[in-house]
Amino acid sequence: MKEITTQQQRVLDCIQVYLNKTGFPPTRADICKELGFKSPNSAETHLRALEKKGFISIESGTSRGISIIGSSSSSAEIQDEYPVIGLVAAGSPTLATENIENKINCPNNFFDSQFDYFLKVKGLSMKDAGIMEDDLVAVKKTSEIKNGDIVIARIDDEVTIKYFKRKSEKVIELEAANENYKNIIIDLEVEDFAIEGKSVGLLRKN
Amino acid sequence: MKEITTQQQRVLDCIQVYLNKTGFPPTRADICKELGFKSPNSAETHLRALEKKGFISIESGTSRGISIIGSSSSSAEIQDEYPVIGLVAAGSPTLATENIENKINCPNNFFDSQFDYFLKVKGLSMKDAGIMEDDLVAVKKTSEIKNGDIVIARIDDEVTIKYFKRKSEKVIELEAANENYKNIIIDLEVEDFAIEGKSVGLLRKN
DNA sequence: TATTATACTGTATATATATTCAGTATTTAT
DNA sequence: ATAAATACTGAATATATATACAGTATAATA
Repeated sequence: MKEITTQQQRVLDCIQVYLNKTGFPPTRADICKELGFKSPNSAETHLRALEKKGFISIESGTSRGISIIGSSSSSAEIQDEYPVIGLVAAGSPTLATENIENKINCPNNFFDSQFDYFLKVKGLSMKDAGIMEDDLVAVKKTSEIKNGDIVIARIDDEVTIKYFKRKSEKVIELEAANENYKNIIIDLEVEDFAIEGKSVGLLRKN
Repeated sequence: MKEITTQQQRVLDCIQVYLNKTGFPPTRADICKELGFKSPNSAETHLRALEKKGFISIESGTSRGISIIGSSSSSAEIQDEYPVIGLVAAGSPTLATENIENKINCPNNFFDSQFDYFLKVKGLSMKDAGIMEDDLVAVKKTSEIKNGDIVIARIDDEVTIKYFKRKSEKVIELEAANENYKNIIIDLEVEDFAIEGKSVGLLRKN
């Protein structure tokens, strides 16, 4: 990244301020108005210089097609909005609006693996795994499960969070992490069973 | 904020995705292209509906003059870098470079209260409180402590995480959440004791 | 039952906007 | 000493874009 001149810095700042204020980039005319230039070409040449030096990128033929390079939105770390879904006694934890309790912003690389939503835990069946009531489990929608993974599973209409253990080709055991809870044995030939996803992390607000 | 329809949600998502990708909002035509509409008026009417319902604002007569209301850029949500400090057997968890294991980016309003650093937990003394080995406890540096708070306390050179319980004017009990650990009784007149901070949240990566 | 909201296609157009060309002047490298 | 970069004004223009108008159709509401 080459050196930036005072005027070019003013133009760059102007773009950032305009973006913060309006939510979209300025036109050449907007920059002129803001900085007191009398010709749109003044802004144009500064923009081209900033582009050449790698501070911004300009989408050709596109109105307001300016984006600041290395700005938070364009950097590798992306801030995303994740829904918080209540673990309802019956019914799948779908991403439908009616199941979304609220939303949480966090970086999409926050946990070691990508994830799809937060599940708000009810009950203490995974207490010994350090998962308490109202904890938010980061759930990745996947069916790639290993023994010992903490899975979100659905049996008929009941959704539950348990340790996964494959007993045989057709039998799975869902293991609670609490001596007061019974393990669940599932015969895949008999029961309506599905893996909704697995836990890749946990968040607790207290 | 009124109800949003499925199609309006798709348009809203489309705007957000376009913004993330390009750094500036889409035109009516861009939205059509993205969602398969054949008339710019399809996008227009959805935009007007979204505006009426308060999801976006539209700057009249302005190209790409769309901004999402309550979006991260316009809101006060700031992304910050927080150090992860190892809970060392001896010595205070200071913010000195040598104690910082790594850093984590997260919004500064991520937990219900502001916090200063993440403490990486060693041992299982707070197991029954759902705090496991290697969990990251969000610590707020404060001495405003209520009974029942989870505190990071220092006794002589030993740092520990426990429940706080004031027994009398000069006596404090630090309570473990694990039957295998003994509680600690502290006589403030005798012992070198300090509160480093309290837990305001927890983060687990697995 | 009439009305409003939703959900589109299709055409047209005023204008918002990028961008080029023609100049002038100063400063900085080669 | 000459070229290149910076820093502008001023005018012209092709086109990108918002937006209105004319329809069609379905579902929800009063």
